[in-house]
Amino acid sequence: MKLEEAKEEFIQAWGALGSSWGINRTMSSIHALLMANNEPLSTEDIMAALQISRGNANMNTRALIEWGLVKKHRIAGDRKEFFVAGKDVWEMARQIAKERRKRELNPVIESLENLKDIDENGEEAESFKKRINDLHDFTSEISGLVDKFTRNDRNWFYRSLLKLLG
Amino acid sequence: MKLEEAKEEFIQAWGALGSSWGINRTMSSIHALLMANNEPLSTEDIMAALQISRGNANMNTRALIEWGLVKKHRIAGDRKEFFVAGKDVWEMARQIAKERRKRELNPVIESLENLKDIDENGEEAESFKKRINDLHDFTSEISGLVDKFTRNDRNWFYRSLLKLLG
DNA sequence: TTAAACTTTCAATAAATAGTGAAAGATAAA
DNA sequence: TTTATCTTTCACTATTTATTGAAAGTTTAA
Repeated sequence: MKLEEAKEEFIQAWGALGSSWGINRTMSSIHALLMANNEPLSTEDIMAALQISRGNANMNTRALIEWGLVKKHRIAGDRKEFFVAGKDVWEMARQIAKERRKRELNPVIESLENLKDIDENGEEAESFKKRINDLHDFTSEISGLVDKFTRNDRNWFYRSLLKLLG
Repeated sequence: MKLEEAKEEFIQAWGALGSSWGINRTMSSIHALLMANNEPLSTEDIMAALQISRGNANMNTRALIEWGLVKKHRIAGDRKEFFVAGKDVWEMARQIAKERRKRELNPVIESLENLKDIDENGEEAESFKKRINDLHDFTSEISGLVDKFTRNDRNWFYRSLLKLLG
């Protein structure tokens, strides 16, 4: 297989993975494009490679920077901004986990906390309360675990995991 | 807070969580509705509770059954089908992990395997190969870990995890 | 300063996804 | 069988989400 062909297929596959994870296709395609290229790319490079508009390229590079997956890179003597993807797979996984915890896990935990104070006492209410409690305990433990993972705190990660899995 | 109010908020929150995970809002709302109710509900109950059409209710209950999150339930003397959500949070997590591994992780691993045979040798090609390799190793390890988790095989899960985290 | 080079914003538009409901397909009691 | 009850399908419509591109905003070299 040729390198260029492989790059295209990689961009394709990574884009598809992203969209099944609630990340838009362009964002993960840009990420893949930058991972596939060692040299920093400019907005124009990205526009040309993925055939997308300036606005779209701009929005999604900025989203990638917010997620901590991509960094801006200045090249001496050039006024353009260039972009590079982080190279370490583990670091990438940590950033993604961190961001998703913040955006998705935390809000649901908050919701579940609110739902805890139900002032009814029938059998149905009690069983609902129990389920909410189970879910809350579970999501909180997972959240804690993810937090330790993102901090790369192995010692506490293990302790937390052992506690969680019993 | 009243029980009915809490149920509604729960359905809301769970639906939102689902949609940020690439699961459609209705599917996760139905799941939440069934979790919030101990008694089996019929398609008509679901239609009424969530104000959705028969077709939609049918498609999404079937999706939930495919995911292993909901089971059909027959009530003696009634020809309708009823639905109940599993009650164990861990079991639920395992089913979700299992399904997502199959749908998302496996295809990307396959893709990465295909990309391994690049017959070019420049510096750029080598660095691309390395990244693909790193990603492949990482995703494969994660996949194996998830597999052990879904099989509830704690012993192997720990070994696998320790190996992965070094 | 000023003006060229670049980045960002956002209203309009396009594309993708989800939902509807009526009709066709099953199933099982009579 | 036949028929009433329930389930599934699918072409159409509605809703949501992503993308465009031109205009406004910002930065920096001269």
